[in-house]
Amino acid sequence: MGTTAAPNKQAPQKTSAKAATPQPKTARGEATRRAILAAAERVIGEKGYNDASIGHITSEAGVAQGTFYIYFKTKEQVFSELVLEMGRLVRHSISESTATLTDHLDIEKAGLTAFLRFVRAHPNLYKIVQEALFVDPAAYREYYAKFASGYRVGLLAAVKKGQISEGDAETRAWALMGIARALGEQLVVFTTQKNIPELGDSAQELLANGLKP
Amino acid sequence: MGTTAAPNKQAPQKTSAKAATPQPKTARGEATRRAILAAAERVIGEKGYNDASIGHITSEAGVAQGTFYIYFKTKEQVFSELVLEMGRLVRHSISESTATLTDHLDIEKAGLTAFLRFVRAHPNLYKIVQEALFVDPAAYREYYAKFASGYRVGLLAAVKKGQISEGDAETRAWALMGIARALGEQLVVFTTQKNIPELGDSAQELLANGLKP
DNA sequence: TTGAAACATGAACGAGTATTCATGTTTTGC
DNA sequence: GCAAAACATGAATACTCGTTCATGTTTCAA
Repeated sequence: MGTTAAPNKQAPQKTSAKAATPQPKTARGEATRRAILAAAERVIGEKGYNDASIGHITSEAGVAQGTFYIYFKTKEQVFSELVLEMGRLVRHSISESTATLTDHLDIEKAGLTAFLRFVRAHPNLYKIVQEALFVDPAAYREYYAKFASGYRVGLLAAVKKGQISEGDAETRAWALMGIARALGEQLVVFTTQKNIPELGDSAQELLANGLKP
Repeated sequence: MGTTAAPNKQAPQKTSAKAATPQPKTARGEATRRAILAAAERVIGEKGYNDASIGHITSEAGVAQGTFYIYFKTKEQVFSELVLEMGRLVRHSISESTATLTDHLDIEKAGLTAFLRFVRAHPNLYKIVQEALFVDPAAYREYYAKFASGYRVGLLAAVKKGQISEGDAETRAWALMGIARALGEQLVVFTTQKNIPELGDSAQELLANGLKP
């Protein structure tokens, strides 16, 4: 949605995340850091933040425990970074699959199905965001605020173009976000066997015409 | 919504919750148990499950640590009970405020606003349900499954009465649930100062007519 | 009144774990 | 080739916290 594709080359990090440990200075360091981050994603995604110990993470990454603290100040920090990265990934995935579309209802449907595909492919990342509400509320809020803002921008533009009716963009944005989230949860938490295109169709139908007979 | 008002007199507990500690046998015992449960609600709601220690809970309840284990087998158990109770409370609150209504769109709006009022009044209970995904997934699923089932029943009935158009009831149910959840979260996690009736109006408008011009 | 059951206490146990640190190894710039 | 910087190690530290238990106190039925 209206979200700009985030630059991946890590410039001095402008969003949240306190004083970060200095970036690795060699290729080896960068590889190790990435390995730890990837391991953290798997382990935290599976066991949850609290049951995922540094020991678990480092052994999954194939490094010693102390190595962790060369790259991350605390356990919380690696988690926060995970949440930020995941946010970037979903938004990127969505904006990619809507980039060429012009009709807002098509955009909405494509965005939703892209989101659902992403969620099905990364069920652990989905759980991670949920847990951020407790571990790093700021990151959690940032995640959804960015999402909501993307929706709002798209809605306002579509109203201006006459593609959709007028209405409270803020509430609509949150409602749309809520629909996507709930359907995604249906897929990965309730492990429904629903197929994504059909879900997209049903949702678009509801979104376009509402419930009225 | 379609959910039956749950009996509050604790019959032998039919839902989840493993082998529970026997119910208290005297008035004193019952009062203590209730005090611990209430303290757990406050403490876990504030600090989250993992940072809420038994010590915190019992001292908030004004009893010794050991007393906790007279009434609850484990820390997890008190949490599970909290989630179940909260589910009962919301559903009851919603079904009460929709009981006299007959038009489905009115019911939907009244249910949503009742939910939002409840959430605003119990922001800590809201957080508790979220955390159940990690602490007691079964309770989490039960919570939302019951909600979804209520929605689905209501939708099917309304279609039969010709009050709303036809459409996939399951997906619609999850979408409606998602909307409610997102708007509730907007209130308590993002602490918007929005007023609830206006949110209800906007949402109903969207739900009734959709986005089409 | 009295004995038994229910309830209450808080100190102690044991297991787990985030973080640090002194010591090695590898890579880099020159 | 070599010093210095960067990276890696894993044992040790310094906790926290869930749970148990031996010992009291209160309540209740008869």
